[in-house]
Amino acid sequence: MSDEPWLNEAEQRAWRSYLHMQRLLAARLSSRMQRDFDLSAADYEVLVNLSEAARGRMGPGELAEATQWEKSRLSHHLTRMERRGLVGREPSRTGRYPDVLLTDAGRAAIRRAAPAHAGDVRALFVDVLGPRRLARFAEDCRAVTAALEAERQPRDPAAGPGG
Amino acid sequence: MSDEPWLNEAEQRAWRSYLHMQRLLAARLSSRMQRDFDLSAADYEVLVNLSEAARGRMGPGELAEATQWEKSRLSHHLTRMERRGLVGREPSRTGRYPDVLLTDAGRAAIRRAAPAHAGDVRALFVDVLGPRRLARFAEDCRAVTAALEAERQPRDPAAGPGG
DNA sequence: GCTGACTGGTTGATACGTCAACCAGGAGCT
DNA sequence: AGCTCCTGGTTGACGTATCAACCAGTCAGC
Repeated sequence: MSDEPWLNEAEQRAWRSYLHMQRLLAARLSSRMQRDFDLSAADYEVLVNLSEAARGRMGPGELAEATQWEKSRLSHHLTRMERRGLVGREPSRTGRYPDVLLTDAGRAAIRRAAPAHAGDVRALFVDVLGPRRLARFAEDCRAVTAALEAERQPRDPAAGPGG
Repeated sequence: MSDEPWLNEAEQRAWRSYLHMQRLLAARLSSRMQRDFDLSAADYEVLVNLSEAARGRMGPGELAEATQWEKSRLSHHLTRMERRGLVGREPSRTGRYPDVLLTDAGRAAIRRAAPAHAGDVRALFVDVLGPRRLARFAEDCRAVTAALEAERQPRDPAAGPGG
């Protein structure tokens, strides 16, 4: 059935259903956050990670790891957020590069935004599916993720973790 | 259970599984298309829609409807694609605004890219889930989409389409 | 036929993401 | 010590997305 690359009609429909949902959901969540709290999805992610870190600070490397962003993206974004007063940078004892840290304004922003965002995720996604379907859905997502990651790392599966 | 907006641990995990998959999948598909065919996901979408249209041309309005893009996004993007020779614009008999049409280069580009893209979607998504899970998954997506759309249009459901 | 609102499209400003080039500080070698 | 390479971060350029302002036809009401 998969000799040809093409998708049959059912497959096509499924794929488009996913795409459609994904777009609407992302658009809704981010536009709300922007409108109500003046934060982009990217801002939110940085703030969440910092607020979960010990003392609200972490090295750029950890942050890059946590967000899975490219280094240049992170650097640019932190510059912008710093300009807006949401984060700061200051020399760290332990590492060679200055730490990124949450400012008071940044902390206030995430505290304001987080409950609303969680509520949106709940209302638009979690509660729509309900626990059973949600679990199944997440399982499917992990399967796809695994395929993605397997393809990227066609290394020896007997070897240890890559890092 | 949803008195508080917060997500419990299972819900949180599910949501993050989805987010993770979504990001990886989008990144993989678009970076491939960019690398191998010099097309962005946005380019691809425009080209697909045009190539499916009668005579490879449609009015800006139809295209906006088909892609679900903001008018300004569409306008900007068409300007750039026109500059690259992928699409053209020319006055239409039926409509007030010039039609957008596929150029030969645009048609060639989509013909080159489409099989690879379909193959990727199959390999990374369709075949990973298989028909049963795929169908269920799509069903879940439609449920979420419905919730999204219901929330956006809390109008009288007996009334006609809003346009 | 004029006026004013509406619709649909364009434009400019700005934020964002990616790529490639660059730069600084270590680590390893000699 | 001096070289080189490597890693991790920054920068600039450019394509992209969004918002707000603007503009051109069209149509309703007079």
